[in-house]
Amino acid sequence: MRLMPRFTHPRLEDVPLDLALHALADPNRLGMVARLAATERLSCTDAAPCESIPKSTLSNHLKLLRAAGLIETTQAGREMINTLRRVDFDQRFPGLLDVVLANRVA
Amino acid sequence: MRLMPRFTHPRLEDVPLDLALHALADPNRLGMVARLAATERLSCTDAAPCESIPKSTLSNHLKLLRAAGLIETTQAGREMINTLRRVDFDQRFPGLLDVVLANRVA
DNA sequence: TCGACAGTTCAATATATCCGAACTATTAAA
DNA sequence: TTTAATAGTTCGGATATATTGAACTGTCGA
Repeated sequence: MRLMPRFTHPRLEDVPLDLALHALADPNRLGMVARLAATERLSCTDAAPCESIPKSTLSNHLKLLRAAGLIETTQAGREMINTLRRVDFDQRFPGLLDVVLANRVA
Repeated sequence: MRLMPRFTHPRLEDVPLDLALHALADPNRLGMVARLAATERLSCTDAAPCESIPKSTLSNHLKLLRAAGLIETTQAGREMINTLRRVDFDQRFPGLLDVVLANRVA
């Protein structure tokens, strides 16, 4: 009897642009996306934008990124491994992620 | 003695990416931006995304777009005329507006 | 000068976000 | 095998943000 989360990942065609932009419109989440873009696979805590962020807040951010089709989360032991859904996302919103990441920090 | 608004428009270098994305991450606001991108100059009511939107809500959306450096508002008689700050915005966030507009509807 | 019109501001309510505390699952140690 | 530690989720209350009706400012036309 499994009670722990089986993450749901939307089909990208069901993700509206607004939701995608909203997910990226937060420094913490965008920071996580940037890190994932550079690092392939990260546990939740490793994806965290800083040490001080509470676990529950981090979990919420990741849930939102999942809902926006930006990341995929799978369980591996007691860790949850997150990866960017780059191909899917780029196909749905061509150029968007590249432009946003390029405009970050810069 | 002027009591009515003298609109403040930020320098684009003071606009953080998050704020810009947040401004675009709303169907109503993005619709208005798209309309302004096609139409040059629009009064507030003409820029409205639909008939049914309340005036106060519309006013707030436009204030947010101003704060994000996306539009400039000037008074002309009793109307407020809005225009896209395309050059400024494109210089600050190269490619962003184009990509977002291209991904709208499409 | 009296309305009517275009839009803003205010204040109340609805909605979303944040975060501590309690919980679930998995692994490692005793 | 308990037991404890780790990795994360979920719940609920507090805080912040958005929405909107009502009252207001300022401009124009009759």
